[in-house]
Amino acid sequence: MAASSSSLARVSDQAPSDDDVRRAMELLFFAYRDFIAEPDNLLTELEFGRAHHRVIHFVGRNPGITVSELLAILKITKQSLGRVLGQLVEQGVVRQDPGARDKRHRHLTLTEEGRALELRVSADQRKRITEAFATVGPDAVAGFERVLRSMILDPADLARLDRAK
Amino acid sequence: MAASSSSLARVSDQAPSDDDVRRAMELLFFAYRDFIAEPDNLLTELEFGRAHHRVIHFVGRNPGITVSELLAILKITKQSLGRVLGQLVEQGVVRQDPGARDKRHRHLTLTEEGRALELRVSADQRKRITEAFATVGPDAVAGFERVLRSMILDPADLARLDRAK
DNA sequence: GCATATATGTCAACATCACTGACATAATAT
DNA sequence: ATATTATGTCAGTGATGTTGACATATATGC
Repeated sequence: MAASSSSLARVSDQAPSDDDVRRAMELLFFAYRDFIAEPDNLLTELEFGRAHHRVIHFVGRNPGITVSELLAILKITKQSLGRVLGQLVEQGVVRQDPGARDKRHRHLTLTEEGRALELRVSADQRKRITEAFATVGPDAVAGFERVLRSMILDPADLARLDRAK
Repeated sequence: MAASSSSLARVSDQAPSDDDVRRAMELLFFAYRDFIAEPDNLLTELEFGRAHHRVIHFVGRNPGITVSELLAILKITKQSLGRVLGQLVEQGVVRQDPGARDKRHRHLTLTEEGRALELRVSADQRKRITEAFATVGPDAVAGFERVLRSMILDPADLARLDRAK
């Protein structure tokens, strides 16, 4: 049975108990905490923080993304983004290019150095996900994805996930 | 088919592509960001923050927990915990009682007011999880749990999840 | 009983990352 | 010509975390 180590999944249409729900909350807390711990440590050594990590990830995933698009993804203020983005540009990790059509836009891409840093920073997370997926098998992975997708509020975020598919 | 909206799950033993792995990372980021957004907003109005939320949750889930046990769960310094815990005690949300066996221990419990606050703060998250679970069905929930469990590093955290089961 | 270890608290200084508010500039749109 | 958009910037603030040092009460081992 697929749910051998699980008690969150109730049979058929039975609703999860209050305890199940709260355990799911803790599950997310522990998993997410551990998921970001390694990159956090690595980046601290490099004088960067978690905010830099997120920018590096999303610029890497969306080469040529504009500042306002990045703000929509991160859902932080431009002042907060401006600080980390400025540091990343200064350190030669991210490059800014004015748009051809609309010169107000700043299109962001990772430099060669930035791509190398991204690989280094994401190595642990990629390894952990790959191993976790291999351990649990494709059916569990499909369930993981369906639950998380149904927890995402903004349809635009789901579209962003699908775009790169 | 269960995996209709999914492409993270590969058939049989095929390894996930680099793109799959990075999409899983984003999935976690978006889902977690949205998951904590509502309690964050609510608590901001009440002059509390995310750290208070976590303390309220884990004290609520583990009545009589000691400070050092709570530190082990949260993996923060006692100075950081001390500040929020002091505020919560001062506001009458958390109660501290010296241990009977070992009087050095401070056993933490939610006051009546604290339990009411916990219910209020967790309402949105419990609703969202309950709905997500209902939407995707028990098999997907089992997969969700298996993946997250396999991403948790500390066996003690897994034991904590199982204890309340 | 004395020495040591444990559980907790506290003071001080600091970094990161978020926020609000206000204003500036350049470019595009109407 | 004016308004809107995309971006940047300055100034101040708050929450959350850190390190380091020290204090206190209690428990434990010899």
